[in-house]
This record gives sequence, structure tokens and C-alpha cells, in this order.
Amino acid sequence: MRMSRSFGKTLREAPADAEMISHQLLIRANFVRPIGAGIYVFMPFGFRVLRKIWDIMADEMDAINGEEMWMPNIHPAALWEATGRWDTVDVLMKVKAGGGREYALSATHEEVVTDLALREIDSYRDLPKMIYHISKKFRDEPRARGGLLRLREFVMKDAYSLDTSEEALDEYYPQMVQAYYNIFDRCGVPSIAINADVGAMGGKTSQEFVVPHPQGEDIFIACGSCDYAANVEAAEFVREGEKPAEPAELVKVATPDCTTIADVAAFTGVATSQTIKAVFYWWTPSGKTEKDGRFVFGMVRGDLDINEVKLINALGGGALRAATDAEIKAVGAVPGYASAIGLEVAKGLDQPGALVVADLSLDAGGDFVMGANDAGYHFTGANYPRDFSISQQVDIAQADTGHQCPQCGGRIEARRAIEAGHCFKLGTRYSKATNATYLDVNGKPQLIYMGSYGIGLDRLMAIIVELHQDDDGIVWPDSVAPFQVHLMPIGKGDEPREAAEKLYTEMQKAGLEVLYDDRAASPGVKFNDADLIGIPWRVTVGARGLAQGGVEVKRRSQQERNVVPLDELIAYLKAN
RNA sequence: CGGGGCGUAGCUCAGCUUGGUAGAGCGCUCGGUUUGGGUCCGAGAGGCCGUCAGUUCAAAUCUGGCCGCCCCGACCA
Repeated sequence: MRMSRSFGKTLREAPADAEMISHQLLIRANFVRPIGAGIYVFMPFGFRVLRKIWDIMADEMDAINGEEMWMPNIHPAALWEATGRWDTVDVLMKVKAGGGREYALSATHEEVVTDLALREIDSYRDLPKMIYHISKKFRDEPRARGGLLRLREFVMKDAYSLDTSEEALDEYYPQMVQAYYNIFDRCGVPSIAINADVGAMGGKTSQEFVVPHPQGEDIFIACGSCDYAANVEAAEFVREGEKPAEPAELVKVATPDCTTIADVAAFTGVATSQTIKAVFYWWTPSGKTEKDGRFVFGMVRGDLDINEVKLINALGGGALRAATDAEIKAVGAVPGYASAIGLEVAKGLDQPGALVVADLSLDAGGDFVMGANDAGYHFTGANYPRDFSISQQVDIAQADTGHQCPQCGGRIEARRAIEAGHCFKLGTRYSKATNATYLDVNGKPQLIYMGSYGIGLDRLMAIIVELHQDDDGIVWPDSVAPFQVHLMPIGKGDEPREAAEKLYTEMQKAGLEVLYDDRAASPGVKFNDADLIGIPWRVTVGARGLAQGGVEVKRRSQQERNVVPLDELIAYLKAN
């Protein structure tokens, strides 16, 4: 490509509101342009990178018996109603056409694939299958952010596997996971597969592929001694601590102005791990309105925090918000001095009374200090189940740095990361909703087992830049670089330009992808643009090199410069 | 949706406190100069100051609404 003919130009300064390095560089180097919050144009260079990533993904998907397709982006409402997600997926963008027909913009394609399965899969002989496509996704994100990290319209590779049974799915799944590792490796992005929450996708289990990054939106837990890794929303850990052999007596003590765990612990002279923290929520079960919601009393050992996603999962889905003081008082608790002691506690999720969901940490310790439901007072020596009851005891505490690994007993660490991909074992979540079945060897209908596997291409491009850049600009890995060679004549006189023109033609004939900076710009401008754009090879044609019968060749990632004879240049580039 | 910040030339920003002719750098055009790391000199083009309303003789500047953008949080397939 001749730079003089290429659309758009590089910028000396990035827009002030671009915070992430990838965001700044991709805009400055003319790869993308924003046209709204979370809505970007891929400029020619950016689109070339996108297609490189596309090819890598298609290659890896094809290698595990995938077939590429092309699915629509407007979906009849009926498809989403059939799976029950028309009303529950709140990022779903909807459009109304003439005559009142309603459509969903493609937030994902499970609905389309399930519908296809319904039409095309008849018998066990038609299985297994894996289909995928790379296309636009639309999500009404409450908050787009981080440049290309979180978009309202983006490009995703999503693959769908169809199998006869859970065992068959379990058998295929690792191939997909391996393909994902391959994709990220080939893009120069080291990724880690971690156990994750399934969220609105539903299904049994899921694994997230994350890339550790200080500005990532995810927090995941990794063990320092073994391979245990999980998203905090799914991470388990060992609650360390023992119940006392001889439980103390329950004693009510005055604790004036002690409304926080830190205050109470300091005042009563115990560690925070010997206190019990109460957190109050208003829970709206999915499919219901807030009015029909219910008060939830979360209980966790004082040194731990409640992870709300774990709590929601324990409740069976829905949404949580902080409860108001009025709601807290309505169940008989006193804000700041609340506990389950003395409350009418529900005996189960569907039983009347205060719904108290306690963490496993209740059993890792005792003689707790906890609220007396009387302003200015706490109990000491509180023990479960002697002194209070609960509705349900489950894992709702957030794993954090320093906790004990559930797998090997080592110490775990919390790290920030960007979610780069996600693999879901959907099981029969969608086939059951739509009755997507096949006939088995006995002629009996059986539900199809599905898996769904996604990677955002735009986001991956941003991650690549986050990981491959320096003070001067982007340093593209060879595999995804928009061009292989950046050719630039510099200096005065006709010689460099004539030599460069000749090389440009020869390189193209040889099958090299070349960006040819044929602009009449000063050397400084060209060098700086070359560094900013970040193409792997830079070939400088100037009087200095021509005097030695060659041109200067430099890798973007290295400092070393070599003069290579003109007639050896193409062979040299191809060999390296 | 809550908290914070910001909307002035294509980009980065000044001007607003204290109302009175709209500015700089970069980019762009033209002429010259320079030609191995964003040359230098000169001359130009380019803005209903986000929008609507209000206050005022007079609003980029003061007040209010709305819209948009960014950051933190909530949320997140």
C-alpha cells in the first residue's frame, strides 16, 4: 500500500480522554477511530489486523472440525422468547420494525444456533457438529470503556458445539480449550484458563481465558504453588480456623459507637476473624419485579467479604441491591448492631422469616462477637448453631490474597486481568427450552448437548497492543501485523525514491505485504510514523545505504540495523 | 443507575474567577528552506464557543434544563 493513497493519518497527540495505552496508540497510529461511546470504525490498517486475527481463529477452529458460517445480526423476537432471554438479558438491543415486528440485535448467537439445530439435526448420525462464525455483536453496555476493551458493537468469534451427550461434550471440550490456547499464543498473548461464573449464559461450567493486566476488569485467583486458578466469582478457598473446644458463654456487652467490624474488634480486643459481619440486601429473583423481592441477610466472618455473584448464585439468580435502613428494621435487625441472634429466621429459601445466608466461615471459628440487635450493644462468645440459626450455609465469601488454596493448601493471590475469551459447557440449557432433540439408536428423542465458545476480536487486538508496545509506538507480533514490511525512501535526490519504487514492485511480486511510505515528508516524520505504526520490518532506502550498495533493515522490536544488498533484500526478509 | 470531571478550530488546550472585537501549538493550504529521527521562515484557510431557555444594554464567560464524552462504582454472555 502506498501511504500517500492510504485513508486517514497518524496523529501526533492522542485524544485526551484515551486512558489505556492500546486506546491511545490505536487511535494515534490510525488503526481505529471512535464515532461514539463504545462504537469504533476500523480504519484500513486496523481492518488488516482484524483479518489477520480472523484467519488465525478460523485456522484453529477448522483444525478441530469446525465449519465457518455467516449468521444474521437481526433476530426475530420469537427466537429469544423461545429461550426465555428476550426479557432477562438486559443488554439486549431491540428494534421495532414496521407493523410492530420486533427484532433483537445479535448479542450472541445461541438462539440462532439452537433454531438451526432444531431444523437440521435429526439423528445421532448428524452429530457431533461444530460451527462457528465471526461477526458483529451488539450489547447495550451500561458503560463502554477502555477504548476497544468494552464496546457496544464489536466483532466476535463464536463457536457452537452440538453433541449427543454430556460425555461427548466433555470429550470435545478440551480440544476447544487447546484451540483457544493456540489462538492466544499465535497472537502473542499469554493466556490463562480459569474457572468462572456462567452468568446469563447459563449452563453447567465455564472457563474464562484471561490475560493478567493491571487495568483489567476481572479479578481472578491463582495459587502460587499449584495450577489452581479461578475467577473471584467462582474461586473457592479454605476457611482457616477452628471452633473452640470449650465455647464461651454468650454475654451482651456495651459497645458504644462501634458500627463497623474494625471498631467492634478493636473495642472488644479480638481479631476481626472473631467477629461476624452482617450485610443486607434486597433480592429480586429473576423474572420478578423489585416489589416482589425479598430481604436477604448475608453473614460472613468479619475478616472476609461477601462476593455478591456467589450470593446470587446461592439464591438461584436474580439481582441484589443494598437494603435500606427501613427494610433492615422491618425484619427486626438494628443497622450497625445487627445479627441473626434473636431474629425470626427462615428455615429455607422458600420459608417465611428473615432469609439468612451464611458463609462456610461460620464453622471456622467461634466465640464470635456479633451484633445484639440493640443499638450500642454486641454479644461476645456467640457460637453457631448454639446461639442463632440460619436459613442456608454456602460459599459466599470472596477469595483474596493470602487465603489457602482449596487444591494444594498453598497461598492464593488475587490478580487483575482482562477477559479475552470464554468457553461454556451449556449442556441442555437451550435445547431443553426449545426441545431441540435428535433420535438416538433406539429411535428415542434425546436433548442435544451444546457448548458455546467466544472471543472478542477487537478486545484481543487491544490486548495485543497493551502487551506489544514501547515508548515509540506499537510493536506488532509478526502473526497479526497489518503489513510485513515498512518501506521508506528518505533523503534528497531521486535515487532513494527510484530505488524504493523498484523495491516496492519487486516485494509485491514476491508476495510480501508492504506499506510503502512514498510521502514527500521529512525523514523524522517517516521514522516516527514507522515506529508508531509498528510494522515488524523497516526498510530504509537512503543515500547512506545506497552508497554501500544496499538498504538499511531494522526489526521494530530490536535496535540492531543491518545494511542488506539490494539484490539480497527479498530473500533476507523472507528468510527471517 | 450513583459519584466525579469535561464539552471553545481536525487534534491538544488557553480564555470563563471579574460579561464588552475568539486565541496558541500541532495539523491543513501556498511560497521559500531543509532532507538519516516529528526542519526552519513567511503568508493564509478554518470556530453559531455542544444545545435550548433564562438573566443582562450586552453571554464562550452568569443561571437552569437537555444532549454528548471520559473516569470511578454498580452492572457485564
